[in-house]
Amino acid sequence: MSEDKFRFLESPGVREALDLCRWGSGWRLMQVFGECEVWYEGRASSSLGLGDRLIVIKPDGSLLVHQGWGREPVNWQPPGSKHSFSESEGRLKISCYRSKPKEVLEVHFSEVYLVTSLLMKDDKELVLNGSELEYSKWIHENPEFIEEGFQPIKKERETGFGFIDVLGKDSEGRIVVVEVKRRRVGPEAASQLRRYVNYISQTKHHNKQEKVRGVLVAPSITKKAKQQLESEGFEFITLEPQKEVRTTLNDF
Amino acid sequence: MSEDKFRFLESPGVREALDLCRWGSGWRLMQVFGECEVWYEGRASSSLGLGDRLIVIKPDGSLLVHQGWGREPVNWQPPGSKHSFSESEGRLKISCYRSKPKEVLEVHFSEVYLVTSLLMKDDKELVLNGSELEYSKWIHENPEFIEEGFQPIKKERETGFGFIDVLGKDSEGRIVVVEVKRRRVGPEAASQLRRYVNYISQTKHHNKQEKVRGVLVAPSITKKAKQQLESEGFEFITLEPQKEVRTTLNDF
DNA sequence: TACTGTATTTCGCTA
DNA sequence: TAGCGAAGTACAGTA
Repeated sequence: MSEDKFRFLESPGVREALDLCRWGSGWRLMQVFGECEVWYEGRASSSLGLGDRLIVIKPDGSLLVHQGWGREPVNWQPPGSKHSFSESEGRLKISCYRSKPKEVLEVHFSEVYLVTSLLMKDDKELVLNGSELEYSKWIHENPEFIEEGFQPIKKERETGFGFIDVLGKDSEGRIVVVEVKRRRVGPEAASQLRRYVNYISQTKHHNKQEKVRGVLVAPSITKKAKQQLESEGFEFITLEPQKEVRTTLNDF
Repeated sequence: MSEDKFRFLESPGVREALDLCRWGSGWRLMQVFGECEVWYEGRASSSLGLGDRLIVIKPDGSLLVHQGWGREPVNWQPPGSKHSFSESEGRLKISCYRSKPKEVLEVHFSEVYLVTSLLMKDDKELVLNGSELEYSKWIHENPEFIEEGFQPIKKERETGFGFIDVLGKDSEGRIVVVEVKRRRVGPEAASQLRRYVNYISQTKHHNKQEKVRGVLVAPSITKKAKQQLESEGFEFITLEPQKEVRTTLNDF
């Protein structure tokens, strides 16, 4: 009986709307479609004048305020937030609170068109392929892609300073820091590589005489980033994005 | 007649669902709640097994696939995407395509519980306060906050290289690059500051003899970032976050 | 259109 | 819990 997949109210009175919201809140996904104003105060502050919006409240506490455009909610509250439904001057009011950081969001409805309550059964999680981690793993398994004689140093990604995608030695025994990016890279990637190379140069694995090499691997690179990279004496290797990089991540 | 605020279908057949989706698509916000599988292929690739999901398709082409938890959609397609609704083996199928970059998303329903069509009238845009830009403007207007005698260089934020929050001169005429952050900063902020200082050092406004100063302004800073900052010879200034930074952005 | 930097980023992982 | 960096980041602004 209470396990129906959905319930809804068309143009409900405030009392009805409140009842359904309070009944479903915390275990069902609730939606309120109506004309409303929205205020937010916390890490920043914002206000949004009267207009039609779709409010989504998930069982985990997430709250989304969607306008009719854009991928992003115009306002939101992350998972773990607490919300309450109340009547204020004959209008439905939704308040949403979060303690760390302290944030408050309020939605005041001038009109409620539709309230929906959905029961969502879902035990599946997304399987994502082609992430940066997979590219790194692929290079570990195909070190010749970097160059003839390149040898990754096993289990050395974590330096206590940051995560170097691939650390290895070239055929002449020089340390090589490899930074892998899945997408076209800009100047920040060159800076990141420099930080890693500097760190490696100043710490372990270093014969003070020898220069540590830095290699950036990505599908492409912007002009500015290329300049910066070359001025640092680092190298760029093109990685075709369509290259088959489909591996399992379990043992990496 | 066709201007009703909402329409919906409860547990519709594929044909009914298709009709409503095609009717509302492109001008109304469409929602399909049902049990489905989702596949994505594009910048990466992913698959999501059978489960209850809420699909939202906005008039601008955005498509969101929401599970019952999390702020983020588990899958999505950005504004500008094209979508089509079809029947495949007696099931509702939603396809969503984007050309640049080339991305495809498909949703196959094993069951459709509820289809909703919403008409959203909304001409309001969010008014956001307390952004980083406002902090920068505040420093422009209150240069003494940096130090006695500090003078911003008017209209010099844009250097052709990047956007420096505040560029100025100290009482001794040295160039000062100020980077402002609204939140606690980590190492990446120090790196960013270094990039700016390097750039300024190597280009205009520079008396080659003099060192360009770098100042990071933020509510607080992590330990690693502090170390990095000091090793670069840069400075940190604490900006109380509760400081009243409420300015208009019109003439900045 | 491409590039750059911000974000109420969110999210996940690690110390 | 804080710190750190990735993300199919999205988004806005500028050249």
